[in-house]
Amino acid sequence: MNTIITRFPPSPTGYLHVGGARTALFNWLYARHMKGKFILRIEDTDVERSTQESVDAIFEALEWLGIDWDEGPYFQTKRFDIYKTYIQKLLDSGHAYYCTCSREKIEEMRKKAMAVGGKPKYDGTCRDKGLSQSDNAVIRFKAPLTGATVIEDIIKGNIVFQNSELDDFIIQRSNGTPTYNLAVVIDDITMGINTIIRGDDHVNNTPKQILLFKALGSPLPVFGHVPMVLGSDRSRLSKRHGAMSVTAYRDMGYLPDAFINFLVRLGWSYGDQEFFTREELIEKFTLEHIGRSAGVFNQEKLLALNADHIKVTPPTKLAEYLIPFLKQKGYETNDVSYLQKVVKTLHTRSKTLQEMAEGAVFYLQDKIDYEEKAAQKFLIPSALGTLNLLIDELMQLDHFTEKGLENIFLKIMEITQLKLGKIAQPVRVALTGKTVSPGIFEIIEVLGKEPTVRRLKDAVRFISAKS
RNA sequence: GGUCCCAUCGUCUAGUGGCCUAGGACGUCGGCCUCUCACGCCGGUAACGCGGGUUCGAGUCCCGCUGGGACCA
Repeated sequence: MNTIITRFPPSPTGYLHVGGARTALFNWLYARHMKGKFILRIEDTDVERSTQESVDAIFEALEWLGIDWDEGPYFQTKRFDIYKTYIQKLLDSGHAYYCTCSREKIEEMRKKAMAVGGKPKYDGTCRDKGLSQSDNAVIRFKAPLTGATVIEDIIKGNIVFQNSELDDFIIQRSNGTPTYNLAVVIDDITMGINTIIRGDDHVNNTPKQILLFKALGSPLPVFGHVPMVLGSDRSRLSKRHGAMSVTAYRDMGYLPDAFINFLVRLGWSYGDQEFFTREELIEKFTLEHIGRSAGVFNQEKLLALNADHIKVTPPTKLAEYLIPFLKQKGYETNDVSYLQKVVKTLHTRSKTLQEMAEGAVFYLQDKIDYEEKAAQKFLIPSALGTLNLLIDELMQLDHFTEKGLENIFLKIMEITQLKLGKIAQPVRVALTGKTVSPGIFEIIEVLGKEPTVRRLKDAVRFISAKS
């Protein structure tokens, strides 16, 4: 078996969206699985719409996803010379010809054909004229008139196109630039691409490309057209379906591994397995289990998967991931060893890093902001007794262990004749400002003696001041 | 309009002629656990679009219809 060479060829006309990310991922995974090569190519021939910002955005997204490439990035705009030489070859071998039909004439041709219910295709006026280069001439590919072109698609099976449906498509515009299909084929040939996995919005282009490969005497790559990713209304994904940019998911606090896990399962399966680490994906991903029907991007499942990945990610790693999210909330810290402890109390109750950061805020505050309702309900005079008792007990305790803390609470329960639930809530509010938080013992242990006592005293003062 | 693709629970999917009284996951509903919230655990809900064939037997193969999608205009 030859080395598998795949590619991802985005157009830099916007951010990397979910669908694009998935095709990139499929190509990358397959290359990695087969110990092959993955090439990045920027299809920027549409100068009008291509921007440097988009190029950067694509790099940024791929980097976040952990999709790296072995070759490239190649830029099509820097390869015009190559396209020219191949176009010349096509001209020389009689597979292409100059055409001087005016735009108006073509338009008229189309209308006429449509009127009769026919296909709006070029009628071949210049096909056999043997025209040579001239100012406004385009170059057309001389497509076969009869027969059929078949895509041997590894995902969809054989797809047959009657050549009579195809026309002599343009391969070079009158301004000398190559057209999409031409550039793609030349790139794929010169880059040695032998496996093309792309969205099935490209199937209709494929017969033209196959014809080009054949005309140039190049072996055909393996084609695999993956179904589209659809929005919740089953239509093509677009802005109105919410966040489509890959980096938006990064900013919302998704883990890259969770995101790729989700993406890959949208269209690919491995029996009943839902959860995959990156390594497992590389080990298990093949083209065999890619489905044929389009799938809906389901945010909720992504969220659940993210939660699962958070649960198994080592605390040190999560701590590092968390830093930028905390910073964004105004809490600068690089204390990974502290954050690690914080994270351990939060990782089963956070579905995203964003959520985790929100939950971590109270650990980093010097002065707790009490949520109004929480304070109203729990920071009341009747809580003073337990709060003071707890302060006294904690002051006497040197080592904060879960066991030691538990004993203290048991003791207070006995003295006050209150259930733990009654005691825990005021303490929780005193310590976190909220009614919802990790377990009381965990919090105290992470916070440590001095901060805990200080917060309890603050609460006592707060209650006293109020009443 | 033409060409092409697709069709299993609400969603992602398993299923490659008998193992399917259709499995898993997310969601949802109920319960257990419990210092709050989660986590975890247990249980319920819910699908083979329709119609014809082929076959002893079809979710699985063939045809038609319907529905969805893509591309070209």
